[in-house]
Amino acid sequence: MAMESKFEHNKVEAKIYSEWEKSGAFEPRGQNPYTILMPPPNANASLHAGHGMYTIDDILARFRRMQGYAVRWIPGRDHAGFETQFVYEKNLAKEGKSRLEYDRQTLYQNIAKFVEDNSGLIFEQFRRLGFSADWERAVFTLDPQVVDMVYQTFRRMVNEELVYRSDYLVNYCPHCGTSLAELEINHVERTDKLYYIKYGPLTVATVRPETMFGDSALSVHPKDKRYTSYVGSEVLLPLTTRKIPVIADSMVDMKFGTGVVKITPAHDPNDFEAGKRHKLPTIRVIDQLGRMTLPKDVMISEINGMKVKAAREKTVEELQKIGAVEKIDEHYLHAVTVCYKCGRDMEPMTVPNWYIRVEGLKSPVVTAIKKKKTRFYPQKFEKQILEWMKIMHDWPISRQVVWGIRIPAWYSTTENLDLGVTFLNKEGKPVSGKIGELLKTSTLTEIEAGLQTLSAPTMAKYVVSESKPAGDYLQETDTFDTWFSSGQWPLVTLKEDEYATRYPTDVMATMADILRMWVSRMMMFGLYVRGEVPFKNVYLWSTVTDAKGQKMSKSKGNVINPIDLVDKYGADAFRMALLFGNGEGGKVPLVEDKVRAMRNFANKIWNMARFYLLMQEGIKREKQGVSENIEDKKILKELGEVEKKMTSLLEKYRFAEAADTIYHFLWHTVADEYIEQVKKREDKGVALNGLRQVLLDSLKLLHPFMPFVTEAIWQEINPGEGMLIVAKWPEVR
RNA sequence: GGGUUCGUAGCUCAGUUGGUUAGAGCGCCACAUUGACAUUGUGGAGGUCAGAGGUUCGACUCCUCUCGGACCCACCA
Repeated sequence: MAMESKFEHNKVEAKIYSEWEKSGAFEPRGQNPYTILMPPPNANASLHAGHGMYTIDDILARFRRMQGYAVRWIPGRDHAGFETQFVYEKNLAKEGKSRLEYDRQTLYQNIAKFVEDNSGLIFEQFRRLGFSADWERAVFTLDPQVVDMVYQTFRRMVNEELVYRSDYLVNYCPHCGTSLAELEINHVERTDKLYYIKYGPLTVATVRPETMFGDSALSVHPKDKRYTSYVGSEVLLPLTTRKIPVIADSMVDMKFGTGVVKITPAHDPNDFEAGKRHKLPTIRVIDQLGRMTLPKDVMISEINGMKVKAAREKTVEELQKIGAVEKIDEHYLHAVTVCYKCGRDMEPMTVPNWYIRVEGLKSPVVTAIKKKKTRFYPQKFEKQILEWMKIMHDWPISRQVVWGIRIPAWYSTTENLDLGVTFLNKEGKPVSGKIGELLKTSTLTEIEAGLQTLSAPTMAKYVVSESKPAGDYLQETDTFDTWFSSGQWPLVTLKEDEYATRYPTDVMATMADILRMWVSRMMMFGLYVRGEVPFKNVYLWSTVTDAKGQKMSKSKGNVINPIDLVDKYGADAFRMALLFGNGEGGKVPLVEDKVRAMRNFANKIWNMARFYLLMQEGIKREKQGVSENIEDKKILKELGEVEKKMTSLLEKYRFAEAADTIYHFLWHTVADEYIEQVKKREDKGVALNGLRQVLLDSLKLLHPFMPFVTEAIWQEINPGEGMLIVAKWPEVR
């Protein structure tokens, strides 16, 4: 069958891919293991341009496979707790429903179904890109063995006293009744009133006077001479009978306002940190419904129970009565955080959370990196992760979301009467209160069946158990932070007998912006659980952007769907375009022109093969040994150099330069020079031999980058022979 | 404010131990082309490698400063 004059990717890609899968070409063969774990994409996600960079994994897998390694590239899916629940709730909202209508179990099952319905698509899309992973080995982060591992690790950490509970300041939306992650917060600029309030001799500027009842201190800058004499003294908190200390902290900006700051640890992120530093009490004055709950020392009792805004007005009014308002700046422009859903102000407040102590977990990571147990490419990332390990603080691992692995801690309802509980009663109506009170009107079984959320005081007693302990217990409703489970990815993806030979894995290639969130955690867990780093090499890439270097986002309308480009230009062109000319660690602009150029390249080599085959039809190839022709000698020498260079570049993770090398060799040396010279040769039989060797070897070198077109050409030249089974990476001496 | 990083052709970017005329893709100009390929070929225009200073026999490459971006973190009560 004669080759067509164009490489028609649409006609061959699907066929080639199914041949690969059927022939077991991705199965590990050979002795020496080589292992790559795929960073698990969100289970319900569909392919975006960034996933295209998994091409890096595929290049390594194919390269090492051709070199004779027993390659395993294990894929997976992440349940992506918060983000998935966020997407799910958006869908619910379209139907006019809210998560608050469901008990916890039902909600979980609904989300599970939602994820299942939307799952699977991304692996199909990965196949379109030619990825040669072990699909049947795919792991989902909610699979039983993952949950087991997470429980085991957690239990061990509890036993070793690495786990503690503490209040953590979260962004809470009283209207929506939930705490929100950074993802869900909008920052808006707004003009508000800035009140100057006299606390005895000192004046404080604030936009939130109503939170003053939760003040634990006033703070000034240590170098601020105006106030030095006040540091260490106490002032009376207006409208109360309480005295608070004046402290010095360098976080204070001397130039802002009066240079005196009120410290309200329960309702401000900065103050929360300052409160920790100075061991100040955390006094909550706003509850989760956004109403004031004042301590007894407050003299204006009407404010108790008021909503925040009303409380602010009332507070100012009362302050004015006693002459404590020095002035009001009506036009203070500042940034406020608002709920992405309802647009209302976020209320920072403290909620009990689970933490792990990281101090002891960090140092093995630092040591391992310094000893080069794990190497980073590009190297600058080593500096970044070491810097991060320095400043990393204790990690809050609990999230107030349903979709995730539920923390296996149980509270006795007879010993912890002050457990806060919200559940749907038999009529489906939400009921909130302390468990001690609720049990007077409802049974524990009813409460457990309708349970929505539970909030245990930080001092509550608990037991860790995978199943319900005997007696009256309720399980924690918080789930683990997604990174707590995905951080153990290298500990759950291999089979038990593989750990001896495949751990540490060879390479982890992922996006640079999760170096801290994910890579550092995997190293921590790997060293903690197995005493060894989880991977020997880390390769990091930056965000895939549009042609102008802008991040892709729906709001900008610059999102490129990779599959559209694959349809139009072929998977090979798409893959090659992501690598070609893009330096390591830099941004990866996805430019359609470049994809087209790479499609042209695929077509170019297709036609080089076509030229060879057409020439072969008329002439017999000489089955002779070494050619004496000077052009043959020259090209073979150059081929040898290219083979050496490609091998070395791929071993050093220099993909862009490798892509460039093979591109130029094929197009500008083989096609432009060697083939043109072959046309003029008298000894065509000999020339054909040289051309064949150059072509076949070049196909091998290009194959990791452009698997489909190289396979298609290979089969044209060697009918009935699968390239993946036959082709070996050229030996380099 | 802290940290990281970048500023090279019209655009997007390569240029890893400092060493002859600084490269690619796309775009542009001229010409060619009916026996691999117009998804082509040949040739060409286009850069004081952000600026200043320093180290060196020699700097796009190393150091310092200035100007101008990017990102991450912390963010003005």
